[in-house]
Amino acid sequence: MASRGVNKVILVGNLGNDPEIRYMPSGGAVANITIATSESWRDKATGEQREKTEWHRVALFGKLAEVAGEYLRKGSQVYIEGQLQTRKWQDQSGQDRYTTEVVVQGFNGVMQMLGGRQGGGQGAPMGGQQQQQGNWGQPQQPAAAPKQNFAPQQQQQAAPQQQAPQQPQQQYNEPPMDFDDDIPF
Amino acid sequence: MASRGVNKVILVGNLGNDPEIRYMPSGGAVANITIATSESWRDKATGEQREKTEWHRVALFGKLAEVAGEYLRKGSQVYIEGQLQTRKWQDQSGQDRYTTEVVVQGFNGVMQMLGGRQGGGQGAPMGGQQQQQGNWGQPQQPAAAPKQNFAPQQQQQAAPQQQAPQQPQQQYNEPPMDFDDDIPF
Amino acid sequence: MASRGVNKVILVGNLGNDPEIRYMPSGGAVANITIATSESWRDKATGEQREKTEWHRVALFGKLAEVAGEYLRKGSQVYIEGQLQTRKWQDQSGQDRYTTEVVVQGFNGVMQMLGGRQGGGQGAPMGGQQQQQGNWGQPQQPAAAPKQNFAPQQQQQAAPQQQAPQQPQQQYNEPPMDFDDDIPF
Amino acid sequence: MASRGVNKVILVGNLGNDPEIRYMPSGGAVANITIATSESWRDKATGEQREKTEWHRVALFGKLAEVAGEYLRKGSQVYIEGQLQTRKWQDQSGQDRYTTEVVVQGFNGVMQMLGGRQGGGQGAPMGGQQQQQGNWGQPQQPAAAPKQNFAPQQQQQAAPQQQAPQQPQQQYNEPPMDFDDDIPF
DNA sequence: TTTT
DNA sequence: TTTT
Repeated sequence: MASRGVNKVILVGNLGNDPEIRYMPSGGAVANITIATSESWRDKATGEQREKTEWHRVALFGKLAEVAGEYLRKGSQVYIEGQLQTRKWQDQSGQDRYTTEVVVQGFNGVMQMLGGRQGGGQGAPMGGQQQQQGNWGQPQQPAAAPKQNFAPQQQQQAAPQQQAPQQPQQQYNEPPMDFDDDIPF
Repeated sequence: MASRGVNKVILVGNLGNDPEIRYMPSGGAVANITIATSESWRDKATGEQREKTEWHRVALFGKLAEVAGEYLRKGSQVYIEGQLQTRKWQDQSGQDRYTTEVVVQGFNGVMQMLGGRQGGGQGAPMGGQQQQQGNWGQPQQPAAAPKQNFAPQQQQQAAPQQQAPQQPQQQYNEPPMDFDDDIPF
Repeated sequence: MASRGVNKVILVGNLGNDPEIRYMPSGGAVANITIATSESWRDKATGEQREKTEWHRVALFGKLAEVAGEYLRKGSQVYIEGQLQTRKWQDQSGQDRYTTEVVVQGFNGVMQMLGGRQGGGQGAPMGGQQQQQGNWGQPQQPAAAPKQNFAPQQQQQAAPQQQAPQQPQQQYNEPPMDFDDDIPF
Repeated sequence: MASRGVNKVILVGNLGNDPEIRYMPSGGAVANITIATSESWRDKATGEQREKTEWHRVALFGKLAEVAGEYLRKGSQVYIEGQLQTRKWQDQSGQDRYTTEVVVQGFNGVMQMLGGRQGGGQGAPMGGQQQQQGNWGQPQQPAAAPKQNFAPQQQQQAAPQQQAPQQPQQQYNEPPMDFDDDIPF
């Protein structure tokens, strides 16, 4: 609750994919999203326009995770305020690996959908579309397998994630998920 | 120069070690520091006070790197404003690895020393002490081997880091360095 | 150029009106916009939903002012990063008054249009519409009287605003503009 | 509780005076402080070094106000995170006036003392000194007239400030206070 | 004055 | 993978 120092990340960018929603044993939701930010500049040497995209791994917890799961979609533009967190995990060979994420949680976390009518009131169901005005989806049913448990696979240390809510960060142990492509983490 | 989105990190914390300064082939300085931020809370289950420290890897470039090298020391408190950047490297076994850092560079980067008279005027030499009022050192000579070259080891692709200054991020290739203590990366 | 301390404001909100563009004697552009942010909550006493809107006075300078004048319109959603600045002026009775603004200028200033295709490429002229997809206008001609001079009225102290560009803030002297309604400043 | 938009201010600077603490009818504490941030640059025309100081009016509420009253002193360096708020009041002649402040309150508000051991543990009493290592005072008794009531003067509209805690901003009515020196408001 |  |  108290903190020594400041650990704050602010992002505005677009989702590279639909959010992935999971539920912790406690029932709390976790949403994982990836957000792109980019910079462009003119290369002084070649004179050509160049662009570099940075991909950010973001984890939202609790109510914000649910909102993300319901309203955000691939391409959605979003404002995120969270904190940096590096978590340790073991790869297949048992070697320590570290993954840094932006954790959006509790009172310090902010998630604001940008750029459109706020998913509000217009009633019309989404019908499978992927993108729409303001570029987020309609409220979505938790879909597929709701409340599926968080499944720590090779690491069997259940206790630690049974964390009481007063912890500053509800941690979770899992290897970084599989991504189907060359996302650099 | 132009950017699409916002990628901003703000940290206030203390250095876990003295800065490590290097120089790129271009002569530009790079300072690597690690900054601790922490949170404490009362564990509702056990009733005891708990604390969690997060370590942040920060890379400063150019003038700010020089200032960091001269004035910051282990324990120094600092305000940092930079951006998140994940860079790819290969470990000993040739496997891809990713490291996320806070890059402080150019016009968007800010580094402010906190907690003391600003390295200014009081004249008295430091005499080897590690920490002092305001907890940063006196201006330090680049020491040891100044202007030592940045040494990309297994990767021999010099050209890319010959980047013109107009690039948003001067990149550099190196495995994460060794730390002599329990900083988890 | 150097700074002691941090002075940063971050806003995401919608414009209450079209930007007002002026030009300083130097030819530099200044755009004044007002941005709304709001909070809503359930009143515990009455049980009803309540909302409070905060209006922010923002001044953009230079290139960002030009971009604002061209692309932003009443209702546009925008991300702003600037600094707080309070300037002193005299009201009709000669009494000192102070107005606080968010100044967006130079390398520390950021303005990002949110929520739509970035004014780019689709070619179709705007045809007098006030709002469109993504809610900003097409590039607009400086309209009316371009390059009209900044006209300090009752205060005739031209020299101070002849400021060299290396000043951290190009100041300008003018009474707060007339607003046609109850904007609270 | 919910918010549309982002309204965030981040300051790092030094207090121009000791905090002024008051108590609202509800018993909640309010601390008013002024924080200086400054920028310096070399005047290109004259070649001389110049400096400009910006003064920020900050109001802290609740627990943070109490901490501010106990530990902060004139000269203390502090990190502040709050939101911009402009409040209306009437001057002696009944004219509407507006004052913009940085409000630090609730879950979004942050106040971090910088630059010293955190009031903790070193035991040695302060002995009336005003400033010390790390530049903040020892815990201070609320002094003088604790729990003195907030005194709305010309405005007698008690009810509105009887606000339930779920309101985003506990407002208070008062003219800006007198400062004994050259702080420009 | 915006927006939802 | 996004977006312009």
